[in-house]
Amino acid sequence: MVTIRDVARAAGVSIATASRALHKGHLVAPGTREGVQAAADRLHYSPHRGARSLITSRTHSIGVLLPDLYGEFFSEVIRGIDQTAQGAGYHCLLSSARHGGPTLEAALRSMRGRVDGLVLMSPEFNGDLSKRALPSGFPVVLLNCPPSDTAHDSLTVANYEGAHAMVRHLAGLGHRRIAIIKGAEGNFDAAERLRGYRAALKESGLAFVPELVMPGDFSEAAGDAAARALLRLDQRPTAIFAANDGMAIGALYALRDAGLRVPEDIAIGGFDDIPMARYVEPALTSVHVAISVLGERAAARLFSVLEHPADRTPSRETLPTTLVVRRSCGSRGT
Amino acid sequence: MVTIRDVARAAGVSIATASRALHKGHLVAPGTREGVQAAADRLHYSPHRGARSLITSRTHSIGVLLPDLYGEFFSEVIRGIDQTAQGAGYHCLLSSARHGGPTLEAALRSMRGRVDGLVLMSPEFNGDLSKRALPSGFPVVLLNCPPSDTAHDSLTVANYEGAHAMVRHLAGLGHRRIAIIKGAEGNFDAAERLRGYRAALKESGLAFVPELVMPGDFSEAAGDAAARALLRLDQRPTAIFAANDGMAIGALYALRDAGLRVPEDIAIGGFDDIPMARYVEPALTSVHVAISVLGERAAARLFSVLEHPADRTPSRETLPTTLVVRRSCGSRGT
DNA sequence: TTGTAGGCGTTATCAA
DNA sequence: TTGATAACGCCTACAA
Repeated sequence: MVTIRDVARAAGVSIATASRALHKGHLVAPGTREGVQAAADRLHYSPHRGARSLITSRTHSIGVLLPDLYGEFFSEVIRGIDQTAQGAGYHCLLSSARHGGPTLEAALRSMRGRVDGLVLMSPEFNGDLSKRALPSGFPVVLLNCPPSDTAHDSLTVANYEGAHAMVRHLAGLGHRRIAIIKGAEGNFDAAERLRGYRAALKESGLAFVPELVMPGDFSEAAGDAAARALLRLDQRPTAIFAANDGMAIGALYALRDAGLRVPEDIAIGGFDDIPMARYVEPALTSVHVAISVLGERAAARLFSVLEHPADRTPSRETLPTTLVVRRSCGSRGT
Repeated sequence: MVTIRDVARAAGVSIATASRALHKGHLVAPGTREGVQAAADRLHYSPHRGARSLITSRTHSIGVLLPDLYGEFFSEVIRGIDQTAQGAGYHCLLSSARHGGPTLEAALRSMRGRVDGLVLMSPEFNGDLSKRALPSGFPVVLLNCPPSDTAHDSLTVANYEGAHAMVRHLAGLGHRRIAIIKGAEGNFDAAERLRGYRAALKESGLAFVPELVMPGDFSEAAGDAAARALLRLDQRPTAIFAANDGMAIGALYALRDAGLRVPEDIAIGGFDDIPMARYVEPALTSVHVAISVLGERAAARLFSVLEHPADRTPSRETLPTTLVVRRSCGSRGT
């Protein structure tokens, strides 16, 4: 491994001079700079970022901690974060904590000294855990986290409003038995979407029917299973609101498999509007979330925290959602 | 930031003793260890990984360099890599080089001293560039790269065989005008899949018809556009082989939009068998690639290189593909 | 069993 | 304009 020492020796200068020559904006004789530059090129020198960060205490990378890595939602979030990070000259150190529990704490520890800040997405309800694990004063942006933690900047999606709009729309189409396939237990987004569902039912003068509430976990398989269970009901629903698109697509699959037509026999709506939503058949009505923008925004906010570490009052931003009507819910959609 | 110095002071021992006490397997008096441990816990100490790696010259993280981050393919690859990495106690430093060109070299430089090795996916044809940019002796595993580089371990998908099987299958169903929507220009996977297409045509006694070869870039939009172009042909194809599922799904969308039925009017086959493939309507016949396994395997191989840095002869492994027949191609499929 | 001291590769602070 | 030299936080001979 070629170090700056080798470069300095090859150029016939001291280490200090070599270091200065390699950075612009320092006082170095033009000739010296050229010589050092040439030596560096010849030796294919590139600085050891770890060593550099030890003294500058800036790593130029951020940690990205996600609950899982499966599916288009996370993939889009990562894409947004990475895009912004790359634009700012940062790298992303990835970590998924799909096992839950102590992993968050462990993941945080293992990132100490490797990242300048953190984008943490953990929609689980154990808010105090994160507070305990998070080094106070460490720049963190929370993504889709319950609002319990007010010590950090956070970003959320308008879950309640989105779900509300979706269910209102379904009710407006005349549906009176509207089922919901819930998101994962203990998940903040899931809880908010359920809350929106209940509120919209009420406003529409519809009763909340427990048997129309199916458990789920955001996976296609869960949507599939939930839809099959709904079909076994004595009184089937005429519309299904799945708490995310993955489950909606799973449900679509199950209904088709059962020989039912969507939306003629049963209408379906999803949430997130993942890229795939418009391509399934029938195209999926969904609550649009600018997923990659969510990632971009989170990264941008983190960088702003990194720039101004002090006297910032933590902000909580909610990304708006919009209802996207397509064919799967039966009204005139694309 | 609490350092080991603080812990040592709090425990009333020297830095060296503190360091030893925090690692197991060192000779430390039981009482001392407890005291240090207690102090560390109390102070919420966690070691600065950057500083540690400076002396151990192991960062316990690997670089993951991908051409892009969009779509389920990359997302699944990342998932596979991360899973294996996490199991081995490693982190993933992510970087996408969607701008091409000098970025690869820059990305590599920026990772120097931050990663122990690299998983590099770059199916573009400029093989010599990577050879120039890659520090010789640096552990690298190549993913889906052209075979030009024999200095590094590499992993590929059986592109040729998969495409071949798909087209043979279509021909076997009686199709005589089989179109292809190609992958990105200058892409190795794309070229191999085209080669498989041509070979299968030949073996099936079918002529290679240039007008049935549409350009593409692996995106849904490209598949959509290509399908529309094919429909404008005087003699339409009766089957379309898209070089990946994203384009196949885009094509599906276009055909539906044009009022055609799949597979009755036109059959469609894709490649990759992304998770979504089975959920579209009609379910997509595709060439199955164990995408996340590809990532897992790449990571595993990299770790094996990290374990045995010397005297390893670079291996080139090809991941097999299998044809998955579903309804979109017209034969009895799921 | 513990402490002292040197060094990993860089950058930053001082004199010269 | 340049060169010693001291950090940064940690680990590890070596000595005590």
